[in-house]
Amino acid sequence: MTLSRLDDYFPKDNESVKTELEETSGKQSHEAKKFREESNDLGARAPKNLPPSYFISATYDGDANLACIKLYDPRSKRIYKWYDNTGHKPYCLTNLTPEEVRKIPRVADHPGFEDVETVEKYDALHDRMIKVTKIIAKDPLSIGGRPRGCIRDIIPEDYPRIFGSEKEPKVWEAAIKYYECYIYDRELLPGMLYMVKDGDLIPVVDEEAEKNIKEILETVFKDEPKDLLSYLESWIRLLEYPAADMKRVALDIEVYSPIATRVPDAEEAPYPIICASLVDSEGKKRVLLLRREDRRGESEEIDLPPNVDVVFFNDEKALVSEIFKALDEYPFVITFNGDDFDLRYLYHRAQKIGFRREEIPIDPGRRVYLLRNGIHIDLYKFFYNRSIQVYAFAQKYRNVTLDEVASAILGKSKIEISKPISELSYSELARYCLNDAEITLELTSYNDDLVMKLLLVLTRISKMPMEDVSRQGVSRWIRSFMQYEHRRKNMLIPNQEDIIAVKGKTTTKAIIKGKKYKGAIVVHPVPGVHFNVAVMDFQSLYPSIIKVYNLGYQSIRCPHEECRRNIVPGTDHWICTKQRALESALIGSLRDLRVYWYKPRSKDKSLPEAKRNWYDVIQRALKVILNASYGVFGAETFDLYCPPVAEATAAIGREVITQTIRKAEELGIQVLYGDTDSIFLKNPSPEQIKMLAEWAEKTLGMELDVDKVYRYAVLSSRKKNYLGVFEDGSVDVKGLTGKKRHIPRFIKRYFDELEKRLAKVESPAEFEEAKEDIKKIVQECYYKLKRREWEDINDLAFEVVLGKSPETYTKTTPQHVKAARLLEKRGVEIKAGDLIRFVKVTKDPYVKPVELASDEEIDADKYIAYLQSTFDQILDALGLDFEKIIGLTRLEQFM
DNA sequence: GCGGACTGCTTACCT
DNA sequence: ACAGGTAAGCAGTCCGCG
Repeated sequence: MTLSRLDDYFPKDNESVKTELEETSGKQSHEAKKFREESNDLGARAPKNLPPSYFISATYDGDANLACIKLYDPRSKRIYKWYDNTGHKPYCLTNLTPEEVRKIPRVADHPGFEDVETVEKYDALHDRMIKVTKIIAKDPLSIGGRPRGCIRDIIPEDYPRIFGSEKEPKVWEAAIKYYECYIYDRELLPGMLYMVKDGDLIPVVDEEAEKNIKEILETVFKDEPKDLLSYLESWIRLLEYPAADMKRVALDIEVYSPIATRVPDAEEAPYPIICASLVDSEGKKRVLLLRREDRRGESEEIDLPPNVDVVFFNDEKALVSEIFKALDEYPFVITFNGDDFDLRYLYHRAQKIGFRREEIPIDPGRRVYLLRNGIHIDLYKFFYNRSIQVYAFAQKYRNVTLDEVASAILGKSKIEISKPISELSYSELARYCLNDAEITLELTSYNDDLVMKLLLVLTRISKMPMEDVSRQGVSRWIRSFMQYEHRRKNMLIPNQEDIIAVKGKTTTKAIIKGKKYKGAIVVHPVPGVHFNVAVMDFQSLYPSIIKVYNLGYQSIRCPHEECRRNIVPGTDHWICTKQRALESALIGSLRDLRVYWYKPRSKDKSLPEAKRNWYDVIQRALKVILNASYGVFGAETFDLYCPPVAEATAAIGREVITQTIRKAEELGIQVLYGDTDSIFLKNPSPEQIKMLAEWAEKTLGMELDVDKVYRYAVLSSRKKNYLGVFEDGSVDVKGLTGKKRHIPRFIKRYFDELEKRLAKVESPAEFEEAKEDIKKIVQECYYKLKRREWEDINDLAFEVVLGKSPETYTKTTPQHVKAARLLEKRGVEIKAGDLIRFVKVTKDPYVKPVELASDEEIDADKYIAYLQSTFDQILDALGLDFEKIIGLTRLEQFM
């Protein structure tokens, strides 16, 4: 279901629009057909007129030497390629004069050199307009991208030799990919609707949506700072325009392998593709099987439901051709790890068995394998993205494997097979392969196409092609929309070293060794059981600070003398009072949009479900971006890296929380705990809460809301370690060892018991009884361990992820690495990211992979010690003592 | 040569 | 390739100890 279909866009009663559209689509199919017949490139070039279609992707087409836009027409459900017809050229900028550029022979005589011209740009680092020289090239690779002899490298190499050290030669904006440059310069909006009219690409305006946007701005955002309104408007437009219904097919291939445990190398592609499954979003399912010598005489009756189309091929080439047909026809192709395996293997295998390159619809890259016509989304890359994992899917899965992601999100898993792929019967192979394609597709279709919509929304916000959005991290998304904004405002995009040279680094001292600056405050908790605890927090504290305090690389330590008094407390940085920084405007407006519009709308029960769902997608996408928006300034890998901005943000955050705590105490509220942007209040009255919130709004300009209310909270003496029971009896556990995923299931089960028991406590009076039950729980666990009464040794396994490959641990050898090495000795291949499951044993290296251990070897006392430290976190807050509880048990044993 | 105090490494988690 | 802060366990080192 989509939020709004194109038919809603061009209502049936609007005759003029309808006629025009029918005309164009009629023309379109004819022209498209002609194009296909004439071209050896099977993809369709956009006809002279194309009805409203979604801008999904942009590339540079090396053959045509043009920027190429991929448009998805939701009516014909096809991708059309539109090639630039504006004469846009690749370029970079330099501080050399045009004359100087021309005097560098390797530039002036460069085969890709076209021209130089002088342009004016706003230099935000110095708050002035500057003249720079634009070096225009015939093709993007001449600017940069080749290993040697690019214009951007030649200038710093040759300038000193020719002109001496008169000035330091600089090159700007030379590392921006050409298609990004094209998007920015033409102010195109990826993910939005465009049509082709008389060969030109023009945006589609939706009157209905436009009216809506005006209204939202005038009502919800009437009190916004005036200079943010234009930003808000652009964001709202991107987010309120309807979503596409994206027709897609999931592809999975299986490959023959003579060695059971080895997956064949995808570049060598030495063995045949023996099975492929194609499952599309319209219910069509196909399994393609290769008839093989090694299975001669076997039944070809395939045990699959009747709606699955099973086809046998005598010839691998015919099978691959069939896959290629699908890759060519479907607008979106979904794989799980297709960049590294499926498409990579297909591409190389096809060449090996005699396909000509132009017959292969795959566009090979070093790390990515894209499609010549369609859009390849590799879900592995998307789900691997940390931000997506944490903020969009709440850390539901840990290892990024199809099996684990699908079980966590869909509750479905891969079919377990007991033999190697090559030994499966046709029927088993078909079922296995089909299942993979089915769950791969379902990962994009569950929850009303959440993943596809998330991709579309992120495409729009980031201003990036969808393929890039799905493969790159959040810092690239942020970089992209910031670069876009620079170009839109005719601002020079500074190099990282320019920013550092002007703004410097950090001045505060981090608490953690090796960190660059001081971070947030964590308040010492008041240990114990506290009834009626309200947790208040600042909504998106850091983005709020960036907005309210006008933070950005241009505003921190700005060049104006008169701003120097505007000091950030706890630092010697000052902030500009004259001009809004780009980052402040972009992040601030996104923040307000989420807080005032999308988050409330996503919870508004009066809205139809489909609409609410769409708002929830947007709200989640904004959350992902906002959560990273402060961190990027402190990340050296970010192009607009500006440590003072990150440092100032954290410093203001400390000031905000400190003042808030002081105010709460002034109001007579006891503050039990606080971390970064939150404070835990003991039994506050509604009036106290109201006063505190109003104070925050008035004096800090930031919203402080009640985030959650606990019936009671159990605070240990440790920071980032507590347990809260909500009014409805659900339990919120933070940081406690009993909840950590690496601990043995055996101990975790007892911890869960304790949690369940605590959930039942309604009043202080009921605590005494609960304590007795808790003692029993601890006793039972102790007793079972002492008597070695576990059912399954697997329940005793610690499960720890290997952060890097085993041989790279040189400084120390942690236990999980010891276990990993024992596995390696047995010939098991171990790599970074693998989950190592080990138990503690009594004999030398004191650990063993659980697969290799037996019950008798277990060191029960180590487990008891671990049990104690796990439960101590809660027991001390309850006034209980592990030793005493166990002492009782020891006595009981004698009775 | 042994053991306790200490530091550093590593992982998992919180905001 | 977003940040810093905290907890915990273990590995390794240093130093005192007749």
